[in-house]
Amino acid sequence: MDRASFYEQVYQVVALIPKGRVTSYGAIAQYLGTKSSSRMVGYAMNGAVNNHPKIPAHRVVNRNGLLTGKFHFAYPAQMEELLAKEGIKVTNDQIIDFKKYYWDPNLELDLNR
DNA sequence: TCACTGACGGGTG
DNA sequence: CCACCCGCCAGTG
Repeated sequence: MDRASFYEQVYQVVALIPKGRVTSYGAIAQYLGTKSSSRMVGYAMNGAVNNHPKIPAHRVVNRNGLLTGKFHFAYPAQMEELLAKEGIKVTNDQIIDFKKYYWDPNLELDLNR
Protein backbone atom coordinates (compact mmCIF):
# COMPACT_ATOMS: atom_id res chain seq x y z
CA MET A 1 0.00 0.00 0.00
CA ASP A 2 2.71 2.48 0.70
CA ARG A 3 4.49 1.38 -2.43
CA ALA A 4 2.29 3.46 -4.65
CA SER A 5 2.34 7.20 -4.27
CA PHE A 6 -0.65 8.95 -2.76
CA TYR A 7 -1.80 10.04 -6.18
CA GLU A 8 -1.56 6.53 -7.57
CA GLN A 9 -3.73 5.27 -4.75
CA VAL A 10 -6.29 7.94 -5.44
CA TYR A 11 -6.43 6.96 -9.08
CA GLN A 12 -6.88 3.34 -8.09
CA VAL A 13 -9.91 4.08 -5.97
CA VAL A 14 -11.48 6.47 -8.45
CA ALA A 15 -11.05 3.90 -11.20
CA LEU A 16 -13.09 1.49 -9.10
CA ILE A 17 -16.11 3.73 -8.76
CA PRO A 18 -19.03 1.92 -10.44
CA LYS A 19 -20.69 3.61 -13.37
CA GLY A 20 -23.64 5.69 -12.31
CA ARG A 21 -22.28 6.17 -8.79
CA VAL A 22 -20.31 8.96 -7.15
CA THR A 23 -18.16 9.48 -4.09
CA SER A 24 -16.50 12.34 -2.29
CA TYR A 25 -12.94 13.53 -1.90
CA GLY A 26 -13.17 13.04 1.82
CA ALA A 27 -14.35 9.45 1.46
CA ILE A 28 -11.34 8.62 -0.68
CA ALA A 29 -8.97 10.41 1.64
CA GLN A 30 -10.48 8.53 4.54
CA TYR A 31 -10.15 5.24 2.73
CA LEU A 32 -6.47 5.95 2.16
CA GLY A 33 -6.04 6.79 5.82
CA THR A 34 -5.47 10.49 5.33
CA LYS A 35 -8.93 11.83 5.99
CA SER A 36 -7.61 15.27 6.82
CA SER A 37 -5.92 15.55 3.48
CA SER A 38 -9.04 15.53 1.39
CA ARG A 39 -7.62 18.54 -0.36
CA MET A 40 -4.79 16.47 -1.73
CA VAL A 41 -7.33 14.11 -3.29
CA GLY A 42 -8.81 16.94 -5.25
CA TYR A 43 -5.35 18.10 -6.12
CA ALA A 44 -4.52 14.62 -7.33
CA MET A 45 -7.57 14.64 -9.56
CA ASN A 46 -6.24 17.71 -11.23
CA GLY A 47 -3.24 15.70 -12.32
CA ALA A 48 -5.42 12.71 -13.13
CA VAL A 49 -7.12 14.57 -15.96
CA ASN A 50 -3.73 15.22 -17.51
CA ASN A 51 -1.88 12.02 -16.64
CA HIS A 52 -4.75 9.53 -16.54
CA PRO A 53 -7.52 10.71 -18.88
CA LYS A 54 -9.44 7.50 -18.41
CA ILE A 55 -9.98 8.17 -14.71
CA PRO A 56 -13.65 9.10 -14.15
CA ALA A 57 -12.93 12.27 -12.21
CA HIS A 58 -16.50 13.40 -12.78
CA ARG A 59 -17.65 10.76 -10.30
CA VAL A 60 -15.85 12.54 -7.49
CA VAL A 61 -17.53 15.52 -5.88
CA ASN A 62 -17.38 17.19 -2.52
CA ARG A 63 -19.36 15.92 0.46
CA ASN A 64 -22.36 18.06 -0.49
CA GLY A 65 -22.70 16.50 -3.91
CA LEU A 66 -21.69 19.79 -5.45
CA LEU A 67 -19.63 19.78 -8.66
CA THR A 68 -16.90 21.99 -7.28
CA GLY A 69 -14.31 20.76 -9.74
CA LYS A 70 -16.23 21.26 -12.93
CA PHE A 71 -13.95 24.08 -14.02
CA HIS A 72 -11.03 21.68 -14.30
CA PHE A 73 -12.52 19.70 -17.16
CA ALA A 74 -12.16 20.43 -20.84
CA TYR A 75 -15.17 22.68 -20.42
CA PRO A 76 -17.29 23.35 -17.28
CA ALA A 77 -20.43 21.62 -18.54
CA GLN A 78 -18.61 18.40 -19.34
CA MET A 79 -18.70 17.09 -15.78
CA GLU A 80 -22.45 17.54 -15.64
CA GLU A 81 -22.89 15.95 -19.05
CA LEU A 82 -20.85 12.89 -18.16
CA LEU A 83 -22.85 12.40 -14.97
CA ALA A 84 -26.16 12.86 -16.78
CA LYS A 85 -24.99 10.28 -19.26
CA GLU A 86 -24.69 7.78 -16.41
CA GLY A 87 -28.16 8.53 -15.16
CA ILE A 88 -27.20 11.05 -12.50
CA LYS A 89 -29.21 14.24 -12.62
CA VAL A 90 -27.51 17.50 -11.86
CA THR A 91 -29.13 20.86 -11.31
CA ASN A 92 -27.23 24.04 -10.67
CA ASP A 93 -24.02 22.04 -10.01
CA GLN A 94 -25.86 20.00 -7.41
CA ILE A 95 -26.38 16.25 -7.75
CA ILE A 96 -30.01 15.27 -7.21
CA ASP A 97 -30.47 12.47 -4.64
CA PHE A 98 -26.78 12.54 -3.92
CA LYS A 99 -27.14 10.03 -1.09
CA LYS A 100 -28.84 7.65 -3.45
CA TYR A 101 -25.86 7.54 -5.81
CA TYR A 102 -23.21 7.90 -3.15
CA TRP A 103 -20.59 5.16 -3.20
CA ASP A 104 -18.34 4.94 -0.18
CA PRO A 105 -15.08 3.03 -0.75
CA ASN A 106 -14.88 2.42 2.98
CA LEU A 107 -18.09 0.39 2.78
CA GLU A 108 -17.90 -1.07 -0.71
CA LEU A 109 -14.21 -1.93 -0.90
CA ASP A 110 -13.51 -2.88 2.68
CA LEU A 111 -14.88 -6.37 2.14
CA ASN A 112 -12.94 -6.83 -1.05
CA ARG A 113 -9.74 -5.37 0.34
C1' DT B 1 13.50 30.20 1.21
C1' DC B 2 9.03 32.17 2.09
C1' DA B 3 4.22 32.94 1.23
C1' DC B 4 0.11 31.94 -0.95
C1' DT B 5 -3.18 28.95 -3.06
C1' DG B 6 -6.37 25.35 -3.49
C1' DA B 7 -11.47 19.59 -7.16
C1' DC B 8 -12.16 19.50 1.11
C1' DG B 9 -14.03 18.65 5.61
C1' DG B 10 -14.90 18.98 10.43
C1' DG B 11 -15.40 21.83 14.34
C1' DT B 12 -16.81 26.09 16.61
C1' DG B 13 -19.42 30.31 17.68
C1' DC C 1 -28.84 27.58 9.90
C1' DC C 2 -24.85 30.47 8.49
C1' DA C 3 -20.07 32.21 8.73
C1' DC C 4 -15.62 31.66 9.88
C1' DC C 5 -11.32 29.08 11.12
C1' DC C 6 -7.93 25.49 11.17
C1' DG C 7 -5.48 21.26 9.48
C1' DC C 8 -3.52 19.06 5.43
C1' DC C 9 0.55 19.31 2.10
C1' DA C 10 2.00 19.58 -2.97
C1' DG C 11 2.82 23.03 -6.48
C1' DT C 12 3.91 27.72 -7.94
C1' DG C 13 5.81 32.58 -8.10
